[in-house]
Amino acid sequence: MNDVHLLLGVQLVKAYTGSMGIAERKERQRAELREQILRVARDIVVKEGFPALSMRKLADAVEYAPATLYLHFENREAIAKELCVRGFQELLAMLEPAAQVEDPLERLPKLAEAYVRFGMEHPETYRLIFMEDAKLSTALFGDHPEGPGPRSFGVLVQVFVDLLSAGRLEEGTKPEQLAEVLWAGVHGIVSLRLTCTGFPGTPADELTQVLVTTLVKGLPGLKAGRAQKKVR
Amino acid sequence: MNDVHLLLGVQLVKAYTGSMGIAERKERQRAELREQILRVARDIVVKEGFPALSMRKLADAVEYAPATLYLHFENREAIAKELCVRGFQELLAMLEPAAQVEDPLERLPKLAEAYVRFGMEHPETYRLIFMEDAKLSTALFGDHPEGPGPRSFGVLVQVFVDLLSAGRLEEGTKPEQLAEVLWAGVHGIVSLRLTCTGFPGTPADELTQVLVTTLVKGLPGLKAGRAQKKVR
DNA sequence: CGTCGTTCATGAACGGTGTTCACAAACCAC
DNA sequence: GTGGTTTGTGAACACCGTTCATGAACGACG
Repeated sequence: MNDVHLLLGVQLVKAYTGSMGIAERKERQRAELREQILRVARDIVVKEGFPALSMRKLADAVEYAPATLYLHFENREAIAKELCVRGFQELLAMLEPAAQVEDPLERLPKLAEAYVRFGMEHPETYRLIFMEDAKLSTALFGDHPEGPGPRSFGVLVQVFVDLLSAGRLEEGTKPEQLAEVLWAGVHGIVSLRLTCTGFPGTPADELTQVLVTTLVKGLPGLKAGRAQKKVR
Repeated sequence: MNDVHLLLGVQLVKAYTGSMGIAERKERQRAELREQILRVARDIVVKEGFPALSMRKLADAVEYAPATLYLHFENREAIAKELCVRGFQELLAMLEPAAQVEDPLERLPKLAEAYVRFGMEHPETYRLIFMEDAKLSTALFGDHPEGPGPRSFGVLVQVFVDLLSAGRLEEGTKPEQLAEVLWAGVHGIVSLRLTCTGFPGTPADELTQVLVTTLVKGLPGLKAGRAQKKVR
């Protein structure tokens, strides 16, 4: 490789790579600007929320004219979509450690806790991914089946697949359905906390525990007794 | 021109109520216009979603100048807030029949089903209430403690209060926590269906059933056995 | 070295948004 | 009819996302 990332070095390379070196540099600079735009955009979203991300403000922040942004992204939504993908990758990364716990029944609460924690620690990112625009989240699952979306969901499914294949769940149980229920549960917790901020409510982590233990063991000490005379 | 806006019976009333009748009429007309604005706004939201509700479009639809809207509402958000309250009242109304089932264990699935059905049948209204802006949903719970928000939540709490007071739940169980978990579950189901439209997913009503039975009875046929040798 | 063609960046504009405000018209009381 | 209050409005302001012709920089080539 070339020693220095200077213009000089590039032209030396060009001496024997032909015009390829200079094209490389231009490509690298292009990618770098694209990356910078995304970095700044992320900052704005995290700090002020997605609705506050305007093309003009973003252009100002990266010190380019607004029109320049359109040389690197088709439109504002394209930027949002990219931020979504990256946010979802962060979420997946947060799930990963929990996903490696061996016993599925230990793994389950850890996954749930990690999921909720991500939502509470990155509220604006979470909002962007799941609550801002249907087109964004839809793209995460519909576009390519091996993106972070389906992969994260797969992690949840795996819990129940493992339980099932170890003979610890009733046969015929559908792991995907249980995973969906779990997902709905944790998403519900995060999502309600993020929108209905005025609600009294149990702290999110405590609520997550209740959710998981209830899903696993059912209502605590439930007596199935038939309806006696009305008590209300 | 003005005979369009004129209401016939009013002048008769004025004949013996003196100047009070005319003030009444004006007040009524004022309220009527306010109501019409809200009606039209609701139509737009239901048909095209809340982001498509612009003051200019709304003004056009009610055949007034945009500035006129500000004589009846402080701003766009005030309109949204009012639509939220009314939407939530609809939701509460949908819960009401289910809420009157006597046996709490029968009531629970019916409530869940009604909640989810509302979300699926009025997606844009549901979005507006719970997913559009934190300030909106927050206001529903924080502003006045006897609005449809807290009341709806109360209906969910009642299920577990009834179970508890009938001695069918372990003592020390907190009904509010269970209600929150249930709420998070159904909200999660609706909310995921509304945003991640591309997701394969079980139909919402079926998923609701799985959620409820799992919350009540726990994982189907779960064997608590300790982790055997890894199967993965 | 100069010229040419491509790439990159931009200012200005278009049509949209929420909101405000000075002004005018309608209306009722006197 | 006159005055005062209510009701309605057009025009403006400051934003927004997006487009497009114009211009500048730059590498390739003669």
